[in-house]
Amino acid sequence: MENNGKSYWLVKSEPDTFSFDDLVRDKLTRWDGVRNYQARNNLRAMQLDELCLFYHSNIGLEVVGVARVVRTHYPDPTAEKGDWSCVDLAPYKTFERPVPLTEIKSHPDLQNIALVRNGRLSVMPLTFDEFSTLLQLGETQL
DNA sequence: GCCAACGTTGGC
DNA sequence: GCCAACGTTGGC
Repeated sequence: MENNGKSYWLVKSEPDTFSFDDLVRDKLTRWDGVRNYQARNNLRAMQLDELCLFYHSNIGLEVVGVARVVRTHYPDPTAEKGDWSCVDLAPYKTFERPVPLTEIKSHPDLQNIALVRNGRLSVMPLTFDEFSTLLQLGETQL
């Protein structure tokens, strides 16, 4: 895998609401309901076919897989008011080994990601190196 | 269940 | 435009 100019992302979901397995089962999901401007702007920056790591918050607390952007941003139909956006995601790869938050927090190359720095942001960018490091920790190749 | 961190709201 | 109050997120 090489750095090809694409951006990389990480999205959070509570697995009792919507887990990575749910995404695998459904084959596609609308990533809606985001009501935070920074997260929304990140959604709007996603390009077709870019990859998102999928993190389970609250329960699990681990990165479990990779999703792919299959439709770029469009108005969030669940928003009754306000200027909100969503994208469509499809499953891309399940991690061979989930990567726990504790490991991310203690990894020297992952100290700058928002998961560590700002625990509340639900859609965040990753650098190519961060993305690659997490894949490696997940013992997963694309 | 608690609470820290963060974002939003609304009075001034 | 400031800031206190409030609500939400999410790790612990």
